[in-house]
Amino acid sequence: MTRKPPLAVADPADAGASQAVKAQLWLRELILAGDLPSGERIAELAIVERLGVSRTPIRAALMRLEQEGLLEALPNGGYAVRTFSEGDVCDAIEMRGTLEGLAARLAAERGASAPVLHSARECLGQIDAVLGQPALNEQAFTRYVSLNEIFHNLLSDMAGSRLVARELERVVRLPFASPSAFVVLRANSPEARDMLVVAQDQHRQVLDAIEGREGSRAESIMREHARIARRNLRDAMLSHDLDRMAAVRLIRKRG
Amino acid sequence: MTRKPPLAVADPADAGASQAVKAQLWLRELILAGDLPSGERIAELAIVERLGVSRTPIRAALMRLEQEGLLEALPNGGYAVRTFSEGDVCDAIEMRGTLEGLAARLAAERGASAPVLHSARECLGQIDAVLGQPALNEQAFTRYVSLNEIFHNLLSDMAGSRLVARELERVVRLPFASPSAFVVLRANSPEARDMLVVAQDQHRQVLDAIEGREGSRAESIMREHARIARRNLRDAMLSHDLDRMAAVRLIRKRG
DNA sequence: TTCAGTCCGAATGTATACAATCAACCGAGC
DNA sequence: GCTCGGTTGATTGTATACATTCGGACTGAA
Repeated sequence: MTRKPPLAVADPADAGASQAVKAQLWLRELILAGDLPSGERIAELAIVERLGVSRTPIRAALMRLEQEGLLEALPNGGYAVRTFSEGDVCDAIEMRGTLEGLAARLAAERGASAPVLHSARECLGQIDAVLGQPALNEQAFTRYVSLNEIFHNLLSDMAGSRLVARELERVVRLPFASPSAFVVLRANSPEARDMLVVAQDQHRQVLDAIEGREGSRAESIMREHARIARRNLRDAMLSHDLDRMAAVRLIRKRG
Repeated sequence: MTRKPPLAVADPADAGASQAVKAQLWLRELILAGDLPSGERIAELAIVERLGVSRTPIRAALMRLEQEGLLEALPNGGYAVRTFSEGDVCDAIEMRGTLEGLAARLAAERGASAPVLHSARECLGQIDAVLGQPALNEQAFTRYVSLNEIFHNLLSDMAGSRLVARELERVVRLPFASPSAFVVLRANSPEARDMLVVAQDQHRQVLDAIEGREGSRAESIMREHARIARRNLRDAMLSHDLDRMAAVRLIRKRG
């Protein structure tokens, strides 16, 4: 109803991708933007005329999004946008903390390679630079989010396990489970910078623990680190900041 | 080359399923049986003439199996059977232990419903009955495997989280990560029954911990419980028992 | 008025034809 | 003889036509 992605979405990043991948990206965007009614069945033909590609790549995209957890398969064929309760979001965050804890512990126990450790230290330095200013503007928050994700990815690399990295990638893609979810929402809050300072301290401590081969410590730090996101979620819901976030329509109230 | 599943595989369980689901089951079986060359590209047309269904459901099945982790997508289209190092299997088991630990902790912290707890107790009683005999025949092992999976599923239910249950289901499907992997292999070993006795004690202790709302205890028990599978893997590889297991071809030696 | 049966339409699942891209092989030129 | 380029084959990605099944609405009778 809003626009025709084939014309309006001319994202250069999608250039070389197949129609199926493009459809997957477009649909994910539509779902997270709340442009698809959640709960109701998604008609393939509606998507076809909306995205301008044939049913085959659409079906592939729907299937992948179901595996991702954004859609649920209906009993007699077809898919519906999945809704998430606040409890679901908490569980997703807890699961991310658990898996990131596992990754940190493995990194500590097995030892991380010097180059990755160096990259991580460098990343922390850049975050320090961002947090150096007493007041953070929106650009600073955006940069923090970007660096934060880099650090978390490096942490996943340090574990040295394809399988753990893969599952972690899956869990992070769950709505609002990403390490940087809700960070931008809290940008206006006066304690916003302080929260990032706390998070950054945990980053530094977990890296210390990994270098010192302290597996258990590294694990518990990452678990606690993830709980910052839970606090942010709760605060944001209480202050109704979430209403500004389109994707929040996926969270049904009092599920 | 071996057979034509459309004719040979007349599994009644596949009766009402769609061609895509049937293809997925057949392909999974073929992969785990080592009937598909691992590493090389899988030609769709070869599968088409092997399974007797058209490309569309085949492609759907391949896509799902890639999400499952049994196949890897090749850079220029197509898929190949993924191979797993011994380290990968260890990581998968560790990940299962971690997620089962999370589930047990959540169950303890949040409290499990009485009916599920009752079912779990009943299940443990049935396992006790199986282990009651001093020597276990093959049928006893099969029954243990079945009951063991029921108990682990109940544990997943107790956590009361759709998302955790879903991810756990995924991880358990990774090759050799299932709670009962390698159990049947060790059936001939003289210590086989003793190992099951130890495992069953852990089952009982974790259920006690959950009922007593001891989250941390429940979690660490489940983690240690999963490590039995790692021991079994190691012992089985040392004793070359694995050679009898077709699916083991997926594990490349000294990966 | 209500319930049951049948018919119609719309949606998904399947098969196949077409397009595009990648790789290998052969030949020509340096 | 070696290398580079073109051509051919095969394989995947896409589009569409067909089959099948589910749900709903309408009509008839009790």
